Amino acid sequence: MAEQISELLRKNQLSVTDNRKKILELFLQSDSALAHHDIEARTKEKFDRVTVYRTLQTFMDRGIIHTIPTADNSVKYALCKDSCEQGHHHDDHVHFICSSCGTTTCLEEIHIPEIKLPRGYKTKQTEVVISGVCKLCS
Amino acid sequence: MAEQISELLRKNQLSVTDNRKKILELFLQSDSALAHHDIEARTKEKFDRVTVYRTLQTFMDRGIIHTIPTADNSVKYALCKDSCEQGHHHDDHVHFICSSCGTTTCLEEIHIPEIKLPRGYKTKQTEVVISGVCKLCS
DNA sequence: ATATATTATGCAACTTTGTTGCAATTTTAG
DNA sequence: CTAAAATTGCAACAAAGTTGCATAATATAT
Ligand SMILES: [Mn+2]
Ligand SMILES: [Mn+2]
Ligand SMILES: [Zn+2]
Ligand SMILES: [Zn+2]
Repeated sequence: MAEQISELLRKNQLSVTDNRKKILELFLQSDSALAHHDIEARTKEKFDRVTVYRTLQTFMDRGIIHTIPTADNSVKYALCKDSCEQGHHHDDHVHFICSSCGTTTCLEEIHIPEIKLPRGYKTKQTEVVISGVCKLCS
Repeated sequence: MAEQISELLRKNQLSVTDNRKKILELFLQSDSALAHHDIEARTKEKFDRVTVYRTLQTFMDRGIIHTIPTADNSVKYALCKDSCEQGHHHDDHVHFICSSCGTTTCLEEIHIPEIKLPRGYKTKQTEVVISGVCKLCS
């Protein structure tokens, strides 16, 4: 996996640093989305808080991760698919938040439907976030 | 309008206070959703920051307002329709965020489609947030 | 209308979250 | 290996959100 991670960083024209490798590793190991807080907690002995902020921002810019909006002021992050590139994300999948275990997951296989808006509105991106009870909790 | 506002508070078993009246007035006057920050800015000479937090929480609890999730850690609030009640919101409409003027609006007339999830997942609520260019900006 | 009980508010003190500039360190490229 | 470029940690802030408690406002019952 170490090589896979360095590869991904180089592919995105980023210096390969301990911090970036560690954060990418966290994302690759996790099957659910991570909040800034989660990442900070799992790396705080090694890396500064500010570095985590900057790394997440950098990964966003390069299209390595995407955000998942939530209704409680706690943005989550998850890995993008290969098709995402600088500034242009193509994560057209639904996100699910389990109200029982709290995890947020990308449902890659569930595509976002097209929604027709009133005259004059132009759609750039559509986000669908479904809350309920997940597979494991039900 | 003053009477309409007091009425709404009483209907929800809330004391009629200056603070609550003022915040409800802001929502009724605005045709777009408001962030906590917006409300604080428009009331800060009169009311304490903490009171605004508590009032928004109370209005949420009673089903007077609902939140609109965004991908940038800035939850917005908007008035609910009459059908919403304590703990049970029925705002099954799409939300729109204009990337030009920044406003967030409820598209009451656009209903949220049903999305079929994989086996085992149970849907409680579906949120759809579309970003793009609004009617006025295009 | 007045007194009493209930609820809401403001304030202070605090915690958490996010930002910026800059010097020191690490990484990359030659 | 060296020099240039980029990343990091630190300090110092700023902004956002929380909690306990005394005071003030509102509602309820005489
Ligand atoms: Mn996703
Ligand atoms: Mn709405
Ligand atoms: Zn779950
Ligand atoms: Zn607009």
